Amino acid sequence: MVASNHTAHPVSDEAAQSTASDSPLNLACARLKSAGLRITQPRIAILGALIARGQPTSIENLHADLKDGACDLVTVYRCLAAFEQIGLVKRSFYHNGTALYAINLGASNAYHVICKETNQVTAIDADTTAQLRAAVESVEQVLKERGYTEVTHVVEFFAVAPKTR
Amino acid sequence: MVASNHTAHPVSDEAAQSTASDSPLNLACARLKSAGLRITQPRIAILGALIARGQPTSIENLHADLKDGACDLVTVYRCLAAFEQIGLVKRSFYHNGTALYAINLGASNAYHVICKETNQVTAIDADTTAQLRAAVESVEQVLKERGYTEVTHVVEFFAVAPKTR
DNA sequence: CTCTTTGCAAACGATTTGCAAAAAT
DNA sequence: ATTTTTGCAAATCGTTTGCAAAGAG
Repeated sequence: MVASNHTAHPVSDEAAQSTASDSPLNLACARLKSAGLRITQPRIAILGALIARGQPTSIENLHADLKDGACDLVTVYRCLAAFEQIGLVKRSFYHNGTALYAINLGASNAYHVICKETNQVTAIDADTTAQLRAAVESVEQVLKERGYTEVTHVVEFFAVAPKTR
Repeated sequence: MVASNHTAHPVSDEAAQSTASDSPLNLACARLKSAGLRITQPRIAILGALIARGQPTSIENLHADLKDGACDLVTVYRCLAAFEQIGLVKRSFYHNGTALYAINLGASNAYHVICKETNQVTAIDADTTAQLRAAVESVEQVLKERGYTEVTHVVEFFAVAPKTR
């Protein structure tokens, strides 16, 4: 799907455009800058696609989201690796091991169910995962106390979604 | 390319231990049988290696554990895929996406931390993960109530392990 | 101007597949 | 005897790397 019909920042609009300086894209760019990474055209495009998607997405799909030859597939790989290193994106996986990336701007990091058949990604509501989130953070805390550093986690639910079958 | 972490595990003496009929290996074979899968030499060897390891292990390492040319690497792939399908093994991943498999005989399924640098797999004690386990099961329950089937999950902690030298 | 980032091509490792022989029931 | 499973070789897929050109600060 090559959706070339979307502008810079689509989603998340409730209080009109207001000050664009705290748009997700700008926040993301600020993170790049403070990490000493350069703000380039490909990176802006990739971040835009990541934000527009708003959920874990494969590199292949992200690349397809970019218009025409906005940037090379290899660049998407390299950028996402760099973004992950500074914590700008969070990585997870399809059931088959293919990497998925989701923007990580602090807020609203939902957990997801991924369909084993179609790879469709669906967010699980916060109420359902509140306890889980707390438990995961608690375990991470314990690990840090035990000397582990750069602690991260992957929590993924896989299932066959209701419609199919 | 990394970590051949051997946690000395004597399992070859199944005959000497009380009733051998409920040894892990026999339980595993029973699962194969009731799933309509044939019990073959390669499968017994792979299950033995899986049980001996007792924790998530890569296919490469499992294959290396088998004596000489006990069976082909491709067979290990195929068997583990079959085992996973009947729930005999549980799959997880290294931080780089490489698949890991652990035997799943119902009891004592610990959660693990995997070192981002060395891929060393370490179990996290049950006390620390009790709450997490409960939360995960609760989420799975909700998903089932919502019509998802064959619900499984992957919960993995990644970190740089404390240096021990 | 200097250092980072990109594109392209080619390398790579992990996993999968086709097919005939071997093994299990 | 019938059906599954295996081994081998080759293919495929996602991902990584080398290097020179292009772009950012």
